[in-house]
Amino acid sequence: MAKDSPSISLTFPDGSVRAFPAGSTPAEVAAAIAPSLAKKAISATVDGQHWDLQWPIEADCAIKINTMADEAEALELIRHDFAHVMARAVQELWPEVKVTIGPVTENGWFYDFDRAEAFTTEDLGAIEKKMREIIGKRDPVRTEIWDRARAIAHYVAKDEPFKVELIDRIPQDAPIRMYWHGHWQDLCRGPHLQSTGQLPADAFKLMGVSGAYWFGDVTRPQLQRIQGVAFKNREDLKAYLNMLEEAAKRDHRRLAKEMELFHLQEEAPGMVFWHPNGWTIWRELEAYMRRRLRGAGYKEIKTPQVVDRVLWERSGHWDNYRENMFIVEVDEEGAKEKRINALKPMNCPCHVQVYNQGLKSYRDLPLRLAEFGSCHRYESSGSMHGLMRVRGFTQDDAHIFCTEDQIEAECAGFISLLSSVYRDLGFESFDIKLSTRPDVRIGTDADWDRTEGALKGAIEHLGLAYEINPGDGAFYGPKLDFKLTDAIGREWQCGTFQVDAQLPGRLGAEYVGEDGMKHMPYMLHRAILGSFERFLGILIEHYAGKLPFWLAPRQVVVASIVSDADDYVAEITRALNARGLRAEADTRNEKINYKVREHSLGKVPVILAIGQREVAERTVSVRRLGETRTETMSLDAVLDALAAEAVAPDLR
RNA sequence: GCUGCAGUAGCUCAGUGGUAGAGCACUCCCUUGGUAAGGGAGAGGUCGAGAGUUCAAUCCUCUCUUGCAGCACCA
Repeated sequence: MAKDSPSISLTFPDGSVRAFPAGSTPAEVAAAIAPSLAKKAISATVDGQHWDLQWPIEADCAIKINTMADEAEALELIRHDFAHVMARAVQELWPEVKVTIGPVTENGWFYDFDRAEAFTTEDLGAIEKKMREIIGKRDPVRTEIWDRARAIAHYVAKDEPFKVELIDRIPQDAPIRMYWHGHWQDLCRGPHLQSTGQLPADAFKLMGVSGAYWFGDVTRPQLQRIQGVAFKNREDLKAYLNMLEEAAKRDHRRLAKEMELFHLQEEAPGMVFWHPNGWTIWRELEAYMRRRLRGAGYKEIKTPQVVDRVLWERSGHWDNYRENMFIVEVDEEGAKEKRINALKPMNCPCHVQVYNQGLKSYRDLPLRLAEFGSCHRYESSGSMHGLMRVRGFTQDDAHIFCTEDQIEAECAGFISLLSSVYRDLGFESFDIKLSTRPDVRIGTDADWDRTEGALKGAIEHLGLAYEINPGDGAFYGPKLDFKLTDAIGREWQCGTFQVDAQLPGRLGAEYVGEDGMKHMPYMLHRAILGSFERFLGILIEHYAGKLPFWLAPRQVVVASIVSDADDYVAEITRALNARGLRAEADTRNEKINYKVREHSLGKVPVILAIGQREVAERTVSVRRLGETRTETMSLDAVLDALAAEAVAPDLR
């Protein structure tokens, strides 16, 4: 530390303030605090910015020294350093390979390479091995800021054309940072760890290779992307790999076959053929949602599937989404021009048509129009995935027409409905994201202040936490996204609440205000489940097929043990069905072991086994899914118990 | 849509330049068995679609199509 350096004051998390010479690095700061901290340190947080231990600090700031105990920072560094170590390993194995970029992803990182031959699975093994070697060398990481021209000359000389292009993309006022992991060097904005030895060599795994274009540009040659996952320690990696295995086991496409829920076939890609079992779940869920919406003051409507293009032109969809719409033409005899229709890709324009029938008064607002709206979108072939992304889907859609003053109350009402629905369906927690005004938008700043304020106010009134996605709103209004967490920790965005100050105007929606003048209502687009198809996929995976009793497609199977019990089995089955339960008899010529196995695999929640003893005593033997113990009950008691259990959560 | 891989019995999958096989499921028979697969027999396939090469194609080549993984996309 130079004596004559001007001094800066650093504020530590505990509130203490200490003076350091300007230009001190966090590494020096850590060393001044304690040698042990200097050793454990991985990075710093300087005024909220993730800061490399080697970057000098020039001004007063708040500083925090990070160690591996700081989860978020540690994971970012680990994954980023793994990206570099992997790139180094690849270039050590195949020096001719060109490097491009290697960012951190949700659970790890990827690095895109330019190489003529395809990487194979064996190559991945070799790369992993080389990476462990590199980590074992514990090479220090060092960084320098280079002059732009020097950096370009360097990469031209090294024949790394992508890096040259990358430097060109760095803004003129931004520093060009070079990093070295041992002898291997890369252009990188950092920060990084102190040494490769800080990487957990047993907590990463290369997950595969795929194609990727340079900056996603299809006109450029394709690169090979190697993806890896990395965690702080072996246990976390194992937990993640277990989660993947668990996810594969509960894959709804696989369960759909085992449980006979639905199928898809070539003639209708992305459109679902629902089987009796799957459709039963759908109908239960729909009936539940219908009750909830009705209770929340919605009116249910139904609007056409096939609508003339002129409406889509007016709504603006024709211009923006035409290539994603299914077009329907009819050969009309004698018509000069063929009428061109589209299968509706969304319900909102149709809902405005319903709103527009008859003059609306401010007294009619808020008007909540709901529809289980069947929509079609021509999704690109590669994006379809079981029920999760389909071309024909049904939304639990509704539009609330209201005044600006009503937005906050409607938003609050919506969120409480949504949270109650999620809880009923077995999802305990969800996250809220508020997307605010984008750069390109309609309306004044004052308009946005009020609508964003209304959404914030609603969330805060309910005492809920939320995150802000600045600038991510639609050009016509702010929105909320709701993400729920499933049984194995995956997040799914299902609910949405969107303020629209544009469509009502485009489609001429009006109401007569207290002042006797016509005004444009706001339109709130909102959904709780999103699409039934996708939500059912999520539900199936969340429960691993073991749906709660009220949703289970086959709730009870009555299985005979001996054929002398067949009559009694039929009687029990009739009695169950008479009580509104979904029960089937299984009097096949098979042993009870066989029947129990089959129906257990089919995820039937309750098996009633009936042998001679039960016939004689008019009892049933109850076996619950997932349990091996059985319970003998009288027929009447079972009927009452199961009927009570089958009541949907909102009716209890 | 892009890149890679795949499409063989209802399902899961093996296989071959000379028109095909297993296990489970299905049908029938034996068995009446007490809580996760009792035994036997039988039936079942235009080997995703089309074109080409060949004496001969399920197999080789091309095109299309669908699915899978990843990317891009998702009003």
